[in-house]
Amino acid sequence: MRKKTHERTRRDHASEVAEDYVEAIAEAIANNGVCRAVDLVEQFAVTHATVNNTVKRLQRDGLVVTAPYRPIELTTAGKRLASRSKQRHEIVEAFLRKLGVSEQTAAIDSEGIEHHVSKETLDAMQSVLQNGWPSPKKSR
Amino acid sequence: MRKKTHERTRRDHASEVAEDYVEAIAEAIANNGVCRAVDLVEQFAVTHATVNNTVKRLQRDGLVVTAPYRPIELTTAGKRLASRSKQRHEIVEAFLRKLGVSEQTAAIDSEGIEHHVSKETLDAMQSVLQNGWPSPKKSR
DNA sequence: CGACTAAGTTAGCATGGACTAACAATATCG
DNA sequence: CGATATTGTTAGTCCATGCTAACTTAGTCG
Repeated sequence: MRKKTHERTRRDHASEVAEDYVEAIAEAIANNGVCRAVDLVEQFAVTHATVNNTVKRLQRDGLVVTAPYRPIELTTAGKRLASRSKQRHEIVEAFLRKLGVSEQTAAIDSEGIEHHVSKETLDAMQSVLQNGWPSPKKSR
Repeated sequence: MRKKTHERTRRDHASEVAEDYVEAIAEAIANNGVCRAVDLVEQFAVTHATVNNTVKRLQRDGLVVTAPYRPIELTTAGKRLASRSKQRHEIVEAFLRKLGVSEQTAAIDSEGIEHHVSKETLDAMQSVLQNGWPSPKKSR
């Protein structure tokens, strides 16, 4: 928490939600062929109204398209964002598992963490997954 | 991002900000003896007005006390929260460094991550710091 | 077909967190 | 002391995210 690092706060938080949504939409489409608002209602445990609001924002921002009473689809940008998010999520989760964290905790924590890891950190995690822990094995 | 994990979203975000603030307040007090609103303005790169708002909320929530034109002080609860946050922050940051992440990135990422690591994950990180990486050293 | 249910929409509201602009108090210095 | 600079406060605005309540549309089934 050094100086000036918080210009992001607001915009960041918004895009976190966007990422969570597109990720969930992509997942629903993968699982069910389509994504209905109802799927998101379940996923995020919010009301229909809230999903509607959020989806509208996503549409405004060019991540999804949907018409009244039609399923929700991802734009190219939305798909890109979703797959990036998913990948990040998976790396973080697998890393936590490798760290020895329980499956359940890894699932929960990775959700929170995925939005805050930089490319550099992500690469470091991925390298661990591929090549094992970094050099100096302190113990013994 | 499995089901029902997002009841938290809203309340969480608020308490993240609270944690950042009490941490910064504790730091300012440690460094300068007192914490003035101005210190927080700098730290978070927001306006006076925003700091005022936030500090009021913190006061409402029993984390700080302050009177008009007086410095900001932490309540017992505020101090507790600050030290817990600081500790968490330090563990995450040190862990990232040990992972091989640059100082700069570790500083930035740990800010974001610290609010999302569970006790279990934190313990795992701390264990790495103390005892080295977990057992199966894959490589070679 | 018509009734019912499920799904989606709209309107209106609250709260957090941000802003600008204008004002007020305090501190400092000539 | 008084002008100025620093610090703090207040008022009013905006947007994201949530809500409830009331409504409409679509889909299903007897």
